[in-house]
Amino acid sequence: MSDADFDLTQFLPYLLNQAAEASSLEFQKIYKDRYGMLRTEWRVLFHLGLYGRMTASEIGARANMHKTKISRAVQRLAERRFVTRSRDDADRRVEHLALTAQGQAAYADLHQVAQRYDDELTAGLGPAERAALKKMLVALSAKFPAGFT
Amino acid sequence: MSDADFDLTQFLPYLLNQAAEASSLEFQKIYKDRYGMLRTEWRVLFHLGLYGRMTASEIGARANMHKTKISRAVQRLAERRFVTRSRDDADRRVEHLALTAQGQAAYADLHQVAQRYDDELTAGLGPAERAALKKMLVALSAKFPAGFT
DNA sequence: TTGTAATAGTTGTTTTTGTAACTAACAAGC
DNA sequence: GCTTGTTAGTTACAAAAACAACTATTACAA
Repeated sequence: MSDADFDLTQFLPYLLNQAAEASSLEFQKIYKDRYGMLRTEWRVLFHLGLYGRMTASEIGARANMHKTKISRAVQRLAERRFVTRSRDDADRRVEHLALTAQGQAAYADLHQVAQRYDDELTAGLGPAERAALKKMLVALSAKFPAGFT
Repeated sequence: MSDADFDLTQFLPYLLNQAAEASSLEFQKIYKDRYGMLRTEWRVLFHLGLYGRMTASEIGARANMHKTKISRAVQRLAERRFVTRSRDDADRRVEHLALTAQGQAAYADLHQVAQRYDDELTAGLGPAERAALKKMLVALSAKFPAGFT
């Protein structure tokens, strides 16, 4: 029944999922408890916090997130007054999103948590290893060129 | 608006999620198209294929999967005649799961695909890097000791 | 025994996600 | 002007996941 040399726990997609899930838990607890946010929502929040005002499509392209996810995340974030939406005058299909003061505050808080948390997660690694790990992960993410519409 | 030294795309939970999602896509396509399976289902299948007959709880403990997920995965796998369930005589709460011939065949096929796919994913890395990557991922997965019930 | 707690697994209900179809606005060709 | 095609974003419906409550069985202690 067992196979010569295949170890499920070494299968990269499996391993990545496990690591992703495990490493997201603690952070999730925080954005959920403090702000009632979902994963899609903190991501949108972070994009706006980091890169400033942008449109849903731009966020989608950067985050590799489907537009319906973003639409719903923005809706909830707007309801809770974390972001504002404003129509573009030139092209009235597009909507510019930006953080409110409250959104900025939440972002500042979570951003700081994230940074600390990231340090904590990679505490066991030397700087070189840490960089190597992230580089490999970026490469893996890029391998499949985001076939999203 | 932008922050001195925080890069979202370098935030480990984010990065891991991106990599996990990206690297799962191709494999997902295969188990879905060929066998109509969900992620939970191929995982159960692999556990049985790899470790032989075992119970739902054992799978849950190993795979860090909630019991309801497993219950439903097993249900579907049993309906489609990939696994059989048999009650334990000594303790009639527990059920032993095992692959049918059909289940074995599916496992053999997918197992081989997985192996190839894993090689492909890590093709750009040397053996040492590959090992280091996996080791770090295992460590990250283990960091949070599976608070599941 | 019998009463309480624990364990294996299932079922029901609610959230979230995925997928596809849709509206509204623009663009370009004719 | 009118088609036809494209893009931004939303909405509706189906699939999947999360969470909580449940049944059945065993364990164990008074």
